[in-house]
Amino acid sequence: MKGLKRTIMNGYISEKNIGETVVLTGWVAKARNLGSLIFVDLRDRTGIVQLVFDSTVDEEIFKKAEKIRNEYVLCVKGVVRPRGKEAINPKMATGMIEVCVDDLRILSEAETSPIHVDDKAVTGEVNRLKYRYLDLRKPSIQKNLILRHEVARYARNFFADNGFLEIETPMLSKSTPEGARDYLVPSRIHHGKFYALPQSPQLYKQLLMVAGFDRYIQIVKCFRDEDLRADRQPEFTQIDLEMSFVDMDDVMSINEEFLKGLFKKVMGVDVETPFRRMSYKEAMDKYGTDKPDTRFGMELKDISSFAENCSFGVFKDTVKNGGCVKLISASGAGSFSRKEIDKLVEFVKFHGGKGMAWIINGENETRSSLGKVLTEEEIKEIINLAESNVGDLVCIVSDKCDVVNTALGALRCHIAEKLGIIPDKYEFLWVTDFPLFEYSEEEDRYVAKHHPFTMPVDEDIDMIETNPEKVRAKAYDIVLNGYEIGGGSIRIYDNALQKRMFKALGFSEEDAYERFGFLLDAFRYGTPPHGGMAYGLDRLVMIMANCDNIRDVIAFPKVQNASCLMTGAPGTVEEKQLKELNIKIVEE
RNA sequence: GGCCCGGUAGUUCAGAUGGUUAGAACGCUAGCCUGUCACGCUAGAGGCCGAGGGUUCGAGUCCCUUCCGGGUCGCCA
Repeated sequence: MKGLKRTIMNGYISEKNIGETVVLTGWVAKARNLGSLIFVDLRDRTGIVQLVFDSTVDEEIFKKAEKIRNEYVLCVKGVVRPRGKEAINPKMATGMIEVCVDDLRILSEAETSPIHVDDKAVTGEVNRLKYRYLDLRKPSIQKNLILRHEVARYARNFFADNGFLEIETPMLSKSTPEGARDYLVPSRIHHGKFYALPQSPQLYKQLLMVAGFDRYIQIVKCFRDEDLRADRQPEFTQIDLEMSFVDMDDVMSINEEFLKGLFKKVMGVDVETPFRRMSYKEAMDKYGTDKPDTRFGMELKDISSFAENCSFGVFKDTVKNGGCVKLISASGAGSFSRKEIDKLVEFVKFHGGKGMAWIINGENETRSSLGKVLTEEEIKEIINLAESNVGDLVCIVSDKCDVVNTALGALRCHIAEKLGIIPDKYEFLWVTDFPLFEYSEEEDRYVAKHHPFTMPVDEDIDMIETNPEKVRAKAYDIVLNGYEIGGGSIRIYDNALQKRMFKALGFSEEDAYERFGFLLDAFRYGTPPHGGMAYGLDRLVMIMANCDNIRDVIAFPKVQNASCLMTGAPGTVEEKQLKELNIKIVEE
């Protein structure tokens, strides 16, 4: 840097350094020119420090400093000195001191930035992502990525300390049926054949168990070609692990220890272990989702058996046709205005419901959208069933059960947020007893709810052929504040059982061998019982960083249509490249 | 694929019922200013109102199409 070497980073300077000559580098966050005195806020990833250029101290350097603009890259030499009493800035971490510059090197000039590099400035998503390298200069985003680094580092250390080996698995893999849509990579050497990028290293890690590595961990990119969401990207990172000679409790307890330690170390937060456990059924019944936010109550209540016999035709018919009627009682929401309630109705419609009935359990009177279709006694009965208190708003949705659950589950969180009753804490929850299978209307067959290698609960095994929807899986999801941050299962390690599983999923023996022959073969040569899980690192960090969008914890994320605004990916390729791959683009 | 929201100076936004020359703040440029830290003051530059078509004497505003971005349902073993 033209003869100077950095001696300290900006955020690390404190009163302890007073009197020292330091060499600093960084970007200009802000320059304030007062005429014959210039202040420059110099930023690097550790923080911001104020530089002072004084025309009476060195006119030549001052002249040079007048040229300084935002985002210039500087290297300066100067003396750390205390600020005068009046000049102390309590809002700044380094606000007690400043650096009086006696040597200035402008290492790089900068054009006017298309985004304002400042956490206080609001920037549109498009520009943030198009100029991601500038957005990433913001302290808040840097903080998120540093947090992400700390989480990954803790995970590596923790699992290594517990006997897990970090082993890499291939990115160029084989497409398998079931699950998400694959990202495909055409093979140049094998015409007409494709690699698939891994949706997860699932089979490889099981084979590592067969190989005897006993415990495996990998922090690894996974790819799923599905539509994006606020908490979903097409490429994302898993903390992936697998253990031999274990059952569910072994996997769950070491992961509780991991999460407890992680939150203590990285966040300074104590979390209680063991975590609460809840069956899938209970989660769906009471919260309408398999990833409930249990930090507050307002649970769903099923009033279908009341509704079936009430005087309101819509309710009656819904239940008769196999649907259900459920409600939540929102304490304190009885004071909502008509307009606010109408908004809740819109919210329910937005989430798939046809509508929402409501009852205000007021102090003096009860008002309800059902006043004309139900008797007073019936409305009272609903209030009773809801265990509603005076001042509550009872919200009722009737529809097909999954629609009711989706809509009321979302409404429950929406109202809680509106009422501000969600405590600021971290509440972990295991969701267990998932069904092994799920019926797919689209494919007209059963599909694996988790994946086809999941072990059924022992006593349910014999229902695989006879009563598949009753079979429970040895699977578990770890849920944090309403987000699924990870999940896993105990795996099938018996060849015969794995074959039964494939058969139940509708694969012919040939299909199964074509797709998973290597796994079935491997199981013939001595397989330890094994199981594991995988965390969505991005989602976990998102929650820890208190963000509501996964893009804020990923350095270079993609937008909703899976493209990258910065690089322009995906892009076209040369005709020559296509020819080598024997690929022709068909115009639509 | 469905539904909802948005696209106006470099940036973030305002532009009722269609009506002169499209505004503000920040940023930018120039000048003044020795204790600022959202520095202050003065002056100035800066616009294909996402694109295309239509209605109209007249469109940023109304209609249609399309592109882009966000949220969500489907989808995500």
